[in-house]
Amino acid sequence: MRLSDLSTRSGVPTATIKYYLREGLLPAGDRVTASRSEYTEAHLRRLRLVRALVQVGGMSIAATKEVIRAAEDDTLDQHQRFGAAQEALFSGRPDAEERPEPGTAARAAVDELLAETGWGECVDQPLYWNLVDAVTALERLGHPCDITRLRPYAAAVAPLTEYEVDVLAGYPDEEQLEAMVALTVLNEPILLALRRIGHAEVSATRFGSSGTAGHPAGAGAPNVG
Amino acid sequence: MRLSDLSTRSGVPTATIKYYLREGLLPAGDRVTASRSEYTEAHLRRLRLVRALVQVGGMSIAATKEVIRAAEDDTLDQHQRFGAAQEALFSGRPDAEERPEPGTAARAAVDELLAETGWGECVDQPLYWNLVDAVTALERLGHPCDITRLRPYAAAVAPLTEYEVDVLAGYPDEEQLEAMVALTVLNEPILLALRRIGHAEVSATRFGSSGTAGHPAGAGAPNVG
DNA sequence: CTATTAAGATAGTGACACTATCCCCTTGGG
DNA sequence: CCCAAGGGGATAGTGTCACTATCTTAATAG
Repeated sequence: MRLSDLSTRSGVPTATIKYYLREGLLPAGDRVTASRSEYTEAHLRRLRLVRALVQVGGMSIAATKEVIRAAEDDTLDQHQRFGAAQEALFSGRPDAEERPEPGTAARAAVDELLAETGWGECVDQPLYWNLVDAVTALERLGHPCDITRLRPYAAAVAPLTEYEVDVLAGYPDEEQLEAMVALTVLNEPILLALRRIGHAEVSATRFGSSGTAGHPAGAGAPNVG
Repeated sequence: MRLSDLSTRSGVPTATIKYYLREGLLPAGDRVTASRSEYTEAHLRRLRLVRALVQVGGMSIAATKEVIRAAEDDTLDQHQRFGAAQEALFSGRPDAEERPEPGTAARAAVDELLAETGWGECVDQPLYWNLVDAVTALERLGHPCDITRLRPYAAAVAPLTEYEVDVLAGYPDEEQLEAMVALTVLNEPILLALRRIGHAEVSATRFGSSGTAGHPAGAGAPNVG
């Protein structure tokens, strides 16, 4: 398969594929002659993964590259690659400068929640700080987030993560890493979209639904009926 | 309060505040003299909201502006503003060109899920297409998403949305709009962070947790102890 | 031996979120 | 009055990001 074939079959412009090759998101093809390279189905598969992560998952090129590199690192064994890829999935997130002290209301609430859920191991990881940042932002806006406000989120997510790990365990070993990356990233928009759809629908049915209705109904689902 | 005070109390550089003023994210202050304007606590509050939406929530300036404009539109009543703001919250999402036909596996699965959950009203809205896009991407990568794969996500989210609408209903009327915006956007990172923490913790406890452990354990929670 | 296309390298593009600069006006003192 | 300091507003510039267009060289096609 030539580069142009990769482009045709994936729908990605050749210039973009060249860019991905340059950035190391896609391994080089077999250079048959000085002016022709041969690509395989594996390249196509990788290209589709990269595209999905970037376009649907909203990941940055840099973060995607980290994930790819971790997944391909031959000096690591399977679990190490797995962990490295998982770590790399968050590297695209912003890193705030302020790290609230352990005494803060935000940190107290988060720590309490994690302890209660049995997820205390993540303290000091980027994800933990994501959580603290979001809770801190809410508090600054006058929406205090104590544990009772937070608990429903953990309660919603806990069974889901069990399920997702089950799904992942159902893949053959050699597919697990790629599946983990794809499922971690691409299920995010599904979760978020369902949540917002839920908001619209729940508030519509809650506060009258016909015509000029209750609170967030009318325009919450416009152009529908 | 002068612009520089706004800057000091919010931590946002004056140049950035000026930018937000220009973009209409922040209403102009009372021009006391030709070279001095007076800002209020309301400006500070708005500024903090904008900052949180942009920095923590990852919203674009354009989308944020849409939300602000909707929330301030005096030609609309409260419910209309509510709906308009809710709509504007999604305007930042990408719009794909391909719209899969109703027969597609992705659309079939999504439609079935929404029908089952009782959320059939959202078809053809941006959110619906977000959902379809994500499911389509997963299928293209060889991860078919039939309704049994999707159902746990709806199941996780449905009670959460009920709870969140309850929380919102607890606010006084005049605060509901701003609260809805803040909670919709800023709870997203909380949900996502908890999900990923859950992945790490669940897989760690599932596949051995000490030292060089099972699948995603060891490096999934590194530098911990 | 030319013409067409391919691959690779280099530089440019447009969007985005700021940010630095310039200018004027006020404020305050002699 | 003048001059200097500093805030406020308008304008243009900066850095980043994800591409994208162009140019160069090379090899098949007739």
